[in-house]
Amino acid sequence: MVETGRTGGGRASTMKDVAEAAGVGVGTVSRVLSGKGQVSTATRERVLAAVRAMDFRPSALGRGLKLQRTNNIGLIVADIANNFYGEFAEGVLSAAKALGKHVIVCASGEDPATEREYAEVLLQQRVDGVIAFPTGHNTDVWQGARRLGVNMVFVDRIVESFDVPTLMVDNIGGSRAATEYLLALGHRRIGYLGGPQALTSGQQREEGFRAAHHDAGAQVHESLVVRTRFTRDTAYASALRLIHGRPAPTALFATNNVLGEAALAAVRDSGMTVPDDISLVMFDDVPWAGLVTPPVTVVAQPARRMGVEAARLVSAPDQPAPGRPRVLPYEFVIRRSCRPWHEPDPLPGEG
Amino acid sequence: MVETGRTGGGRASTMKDVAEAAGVGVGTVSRVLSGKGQVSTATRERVLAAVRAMDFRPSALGRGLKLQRTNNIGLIVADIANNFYGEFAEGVLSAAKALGKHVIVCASGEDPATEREYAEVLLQQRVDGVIAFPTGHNTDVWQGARRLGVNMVFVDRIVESFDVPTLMVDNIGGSRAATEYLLALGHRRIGYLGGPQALTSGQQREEGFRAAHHDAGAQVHESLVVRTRFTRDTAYASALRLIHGRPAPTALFATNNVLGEAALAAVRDSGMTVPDDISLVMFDDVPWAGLVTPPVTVVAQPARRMGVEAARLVSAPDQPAPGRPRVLPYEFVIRRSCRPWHEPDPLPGEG
DNA sequence: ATGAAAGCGCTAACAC
DNA sequence: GTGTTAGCGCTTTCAT
Repeated sequence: MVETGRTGGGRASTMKDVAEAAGVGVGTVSRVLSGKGQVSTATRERVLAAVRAMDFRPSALGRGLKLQRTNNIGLIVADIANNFYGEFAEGVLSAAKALGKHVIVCASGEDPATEREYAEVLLQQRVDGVIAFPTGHNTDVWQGARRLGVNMVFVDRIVESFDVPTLMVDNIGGSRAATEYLLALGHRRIGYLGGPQALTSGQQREEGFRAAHHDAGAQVHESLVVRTRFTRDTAYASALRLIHGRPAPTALFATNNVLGEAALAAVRDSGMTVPDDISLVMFDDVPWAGLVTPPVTVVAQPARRMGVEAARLVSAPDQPAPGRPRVLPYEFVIRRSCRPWHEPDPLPGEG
Repeated sequence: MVETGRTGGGRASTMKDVAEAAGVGVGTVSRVLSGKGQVSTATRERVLAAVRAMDFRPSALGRGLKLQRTNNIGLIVADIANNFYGEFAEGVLSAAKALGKHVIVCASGEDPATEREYAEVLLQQRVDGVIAFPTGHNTDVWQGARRLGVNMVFVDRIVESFDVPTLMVDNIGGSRAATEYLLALGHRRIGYLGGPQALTSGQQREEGFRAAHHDAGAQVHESLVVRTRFTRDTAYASALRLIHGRPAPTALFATNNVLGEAALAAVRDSGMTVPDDISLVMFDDVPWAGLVTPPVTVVAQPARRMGVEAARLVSAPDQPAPGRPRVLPYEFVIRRSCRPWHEPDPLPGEG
């Protein structure tokens, strides 16, 4: 006979139930389960038996309420479907598991209002800590969180007005390496496709781009510096604009994988070829970077490792004083999306 | 007496605090915040003012304990860094937000022991529901969860022994469409690179593959049917084996994006070209599918929509009786990874 | 309209 | 060793 699927809601058994079944007090059950305190072997056996028999699972709610600690942490990323955040989240999840923590994941879409909403939710959930890629707004809520003793770790962006342990890759270095590479190849009209300047990572990547030019005695063409939002459509439109800008860029530097994807698509749709017509370098070593033709040269961020690190940091009993952000190394992966460029004869470009 | 300033120890204000500050009872505060019951405008104002002043955020713990409902749901995917699960999770997150639910995300890595561990955790967290891509094991825990009134939704796999609302794409149809396409192109030695047969989706995709052959009066070459785990290394090895199998396949059907990636890499590393030497079709319309050269023909799953659907299902006050799984439509996206095949020599056909 | 009080399930301090 | 008990923060009667 098949048992009916309809179950309005059986009640979870409680410690009291177990205690009664085992003929002991609730305190004893608690002691057995937590392993703290002394319990005679005989009673322990009886309690354990009852626990198994009743399929007892201690309530994290009761426990959390009493202990004022939940072992839950919040994670706020921009877009969990983006491979970078996916890898990062993977790292967080796996480190959290090892630490006995559980992760409430939220996607802000880079929207401050959404971020605020999630911050409130996480605070109500009384998470022990939160890892966030902050939008830069809502500092009041984050301030409050901090004051309440919620451990926080910011990733990728520095929020000015107050100190929170922050984690990022060497954005300046990575950006500089990519730009120097292009410069060394002879490129002098490099298009910069970047994200919103409000984000620290964006600022730093632009800084590296400019620093490399400066050091090489090269000039940044301001008309080739484009900043855009991370949505596919706007990124694509910006990439198109950049490609057909003046002076015509001979290389493109996209500062993340969404932008890189847009750049690649825009180049192709314009009937051009990488790297023959235009060279391409981007941030983020996503799976497709090595799969497309030609494979794309990238500044790889240790996404997964960043996640692991963030989870550890946020779980550290004594969060380190913030001060300067913890910087992780990038890796510059040279593939085949760039080629040397020599200015053709003093003929004007296509006119 | 009241100590402030020490970061790391702030105490969240409680309803009692608010009540005292506003000179009312806790019950009144609760009524104001929940909007149920009658409260005079004057008191409401006073309470609200106190709430703002104290930066009060009601504890989800106390609330959950009392209400026996948390508004939290658990999500167990195999690998959050895999774009398919990432898109799915995005859908879950966004639907959950609209429903006022929060999501605890877990990655099982397809490992039954890990799945079990996470199931226990979620049950202890007293989640209202869980969405899972079940491994097929641990039915006892899931049974128990169901009995406790935890809403459940399984995705992609049917777990035999008991009924749970299940969501999947039309695996058989998708697989059949892909195979028929290849068959219509003239291919008669199609390599099948599939996942573990323990998973329903795997079985169904294989079923569609075979059904298409059967209907076309074509023969499945058993030596070209390879099942492998979803890890990069094993997938790659299997793909290599398949490509160099006998009879030599003229086309490859990979049943998910990891397998497809492995297949593509293996083909290239073998010095062959898609589609000239070998045609390729795969499940999952990941970003790179349209970006590589040639762009890959795929059976697209509505990943995000599946996530949305799953979140709605798991939050439905009256979960629908399971019965047959809810099947979502696939989309067959033809790109340029396949070309017609004509046997060079007159081989015995199938009439 | 509002205050008082009883728990929800758990831990820890305190008795014995 | 083990039972008892006082909350943790909240919602919800039940009085008033």
